[in-house]
Amino acid sequence: MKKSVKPGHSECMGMLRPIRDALDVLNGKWKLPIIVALTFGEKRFGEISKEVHGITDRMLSKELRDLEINGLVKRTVEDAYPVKVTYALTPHSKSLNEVIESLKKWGILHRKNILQR
Amino acid sequence: MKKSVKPGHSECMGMLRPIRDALDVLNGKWKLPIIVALTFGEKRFGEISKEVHGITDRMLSKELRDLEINGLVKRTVEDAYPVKVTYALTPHSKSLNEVIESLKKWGILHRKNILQR
DNA sequence: TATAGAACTATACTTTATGATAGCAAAAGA
DNA sequence: TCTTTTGCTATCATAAAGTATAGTTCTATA
Repeated sequence: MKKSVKPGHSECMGMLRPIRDALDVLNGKWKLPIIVALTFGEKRFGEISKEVHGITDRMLSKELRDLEINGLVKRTVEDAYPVKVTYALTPHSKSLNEVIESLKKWGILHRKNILQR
Repeated sequence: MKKSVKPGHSECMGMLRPIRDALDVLNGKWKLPIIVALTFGEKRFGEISKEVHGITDRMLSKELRDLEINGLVKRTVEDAYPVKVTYALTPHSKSLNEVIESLKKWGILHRKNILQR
């Protein structure tokens, strides 16, 4: 009769809190895709809109605002003919690289895994 | 006048699809936390409930079902007094380690980053 | 027989998230 | 002046996520 090892709160807490913190900011259908789109360089509203297929103006606008508030995106207005607004990643959002890479890898793996059934 | 490098669809597609695939399965407030709770070994319904603070029975039940359907959790019924049901990670969900680790790291970083303002 | 613990399920909501559609401001240029 | 382009915002509608609370089933045991 072996006693299995099942750590309680204390042990998980160290993981759970940061993960929730991260999810609070990144959760949703669009935030990560938007960040990915900006990975290859700053882009304008319309460009992101085309890149992130399926997103509506309303959502894009809202998500960009959220991301800006959280310091993940920097918004710059250039006062030219048709107003030019560009969005770029911040150093902080660049630190998401590892998250994005691992998520991408896993996404590929998961698709394979599902097709095999 | 330099021409900035702004790849279009083609270049992002390789990243965006897998990331969406991953998000489709992992999105939401509870899935990752539940998986984390199971990282330290199989657990029973009630144990997960205590570990993942704040989740209701209904949500936990639903999320576990979703995770099972997606092959991320294995449910085992032991026919004992008070029925004993245990949930455990599958090899597939274990491949999420890297995602979880990087998310955790980033969560910590993000919290620091915010407090500094 | 009554009770208790484990794991859910049922019902009824409330709150967010996401969508669809239309409209607005500013300013160059026809 | 009218049109066009860009980057939004407003409004309304629906779907999905999440919450609260109570009830059900099964069976060992008091």
